[in-house]
Amino acid sequence: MPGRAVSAQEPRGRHADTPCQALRARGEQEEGGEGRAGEFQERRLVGESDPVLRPPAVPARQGPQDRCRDFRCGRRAGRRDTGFHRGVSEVGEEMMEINDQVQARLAKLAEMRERIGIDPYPARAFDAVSIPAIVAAGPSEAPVTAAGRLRSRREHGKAVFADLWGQDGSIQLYFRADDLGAERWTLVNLLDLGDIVRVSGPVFLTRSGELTIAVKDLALVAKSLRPLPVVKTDSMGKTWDALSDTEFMYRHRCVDLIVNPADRRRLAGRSKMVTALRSYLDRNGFLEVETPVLQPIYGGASAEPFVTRYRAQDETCYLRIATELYLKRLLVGGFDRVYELGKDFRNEGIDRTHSPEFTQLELYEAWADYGVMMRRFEEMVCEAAEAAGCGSTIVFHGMEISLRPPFERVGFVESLRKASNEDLFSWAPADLRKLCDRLEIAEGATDRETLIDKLFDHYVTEGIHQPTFVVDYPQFLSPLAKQKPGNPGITERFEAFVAGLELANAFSEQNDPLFQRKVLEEQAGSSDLHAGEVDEDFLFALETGMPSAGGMGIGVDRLAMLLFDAGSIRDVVLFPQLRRVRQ
RNA sequence: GCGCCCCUAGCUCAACUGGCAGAGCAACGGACUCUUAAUCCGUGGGCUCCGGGUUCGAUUCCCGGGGGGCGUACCA
Repeated sequence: MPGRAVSAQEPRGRHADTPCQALRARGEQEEGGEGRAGEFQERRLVGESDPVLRPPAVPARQGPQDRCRDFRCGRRAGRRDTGFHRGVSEVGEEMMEINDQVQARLAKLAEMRERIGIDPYPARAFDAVSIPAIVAAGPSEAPVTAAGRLRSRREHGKAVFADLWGQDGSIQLYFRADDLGAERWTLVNLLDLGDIVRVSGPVFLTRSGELTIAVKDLALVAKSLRPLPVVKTDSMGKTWDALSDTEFMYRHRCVDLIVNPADRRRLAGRSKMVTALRSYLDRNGFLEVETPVLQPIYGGASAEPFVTRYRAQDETCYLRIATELYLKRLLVGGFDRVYELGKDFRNEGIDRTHSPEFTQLELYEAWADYGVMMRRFEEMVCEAAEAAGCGSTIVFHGMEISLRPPFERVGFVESLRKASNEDLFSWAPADLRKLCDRLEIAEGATDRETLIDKLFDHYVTEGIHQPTFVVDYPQFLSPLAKQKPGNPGITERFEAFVAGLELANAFSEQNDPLFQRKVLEEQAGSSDLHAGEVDEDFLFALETGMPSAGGMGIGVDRLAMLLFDAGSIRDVVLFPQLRRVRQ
């Protein structure tokens, strides 16, 4: 999901990958503001007439400041007469929480504009070398240009050390009053932690051996108005005052990504993992497709859907709970290998392993069966782990787990029989219920299907740590799977478990239209709360003829949890669902 | 949905059995031109999540609400 979604947005014009080259080709160049502190020679962006974009002067709103957007802020964003609530710097301030630190930054912002005459938010493109590349190149007499965010600042009289953080690393900066001239030195003293700057200068080693840019020129790229949490790491590698408020991290992921390198690595790693999954499928002849998210009939899983209303058609529709039924239509249509990687939505509770919108990879392969799916799963997990930088052995919650294929296979019926020491399949539902009562599980359930499933979880899956395929599920748990030849009560289905996480669900797909109709109609007529309407168009497709096929759904978030040793699904999702905070 | 726990300065955390809301970092002012959790001197910063109650007095106890975490339920 993230990989593609981002790349799909790349051709956005002014933020294209190499704006400078594009501009150079067009021969558009502009004199930089010589004599204005903090202005490099710069090229104008396409379509911009005024190099110094000033926001329009909007009159400040009247009335009491009773709005507060910070969820933790109980007090009012009171206006104080500090003398800088004038001119363009005032735009938008009435919406902000103003505390002493924000106030100090606003004052510096105004001073930059009014005293030094620079634009704190210049709309410019420029070439900057990535910080890791500068670090790799080592000391250099020739000046380099770098851009990033200032963290940590160590003042030393008329010299200042600071750390500049870019996407993949950081480097120390050294500002000296003597090197910079009065105006740029003034700018240095107006910089705050969190400001985004561009610097250039030669690279040298300090006495203590730290690679450092001796800044000879600098420009502000964007002024930060909010104080960042200040996280420090000492010489022993111990971290001090790390941001640890999970609510803050989830609600303000941008800040979390800036200050918590582990979260940054985990979330970026997830994207790489997703790219690896796509790469595997693309290489193996699978076609990536997109099927409807808004569906008139939901199906393909047993789950509570989100319900919405399509006004133009005056119809109720549902956010998809699975992509299965549409992807199978494509097998009928003659696409032999298809996959979709995207979000499914289930209107159910949130816990450590469940998210109401989660990323699922579903793939379908004609002429294959669930055995082929097992092999695909093994290969994809290995490649994903490789891409995530995990190697073939990982540690999850303290357990060492080997991802080296082949994964173990255990039969559903035999493993339950063995673990429980009973033939639970011959038990009446009432007896199963009594057993569940004794084990204190499956509260409220009375039907045989749910009870057997819960007992299986209790006896078998909770004990599975190493990657394992549980194979050959009872038919009554698997309405869309094909029966095992010569064993009609059993289906060719597996679920893949690792470290107690259910990662995949796959079957040899049911392609007998009459049998499928019977199962779906029985289900729709049952008391199952989650059974939707019978999807006639899906049955129409099966009646047209679907090749035998293997199909599989993989929980992408959970695979990421496994590879990055995450304690909660929220830790591998960039923006987890949270309640909105009401005043 | 239910149960338990948490919410104090921008961040990380104190505040005994109910007795003047504190520290470090950050901020602000000052000193310091190779520091790196820089250092040194000084200053400001709080509706203690919100609303009620008990009390002479509530960050602390009680009730209600909000948000979060964990567990549980729903999730073939």
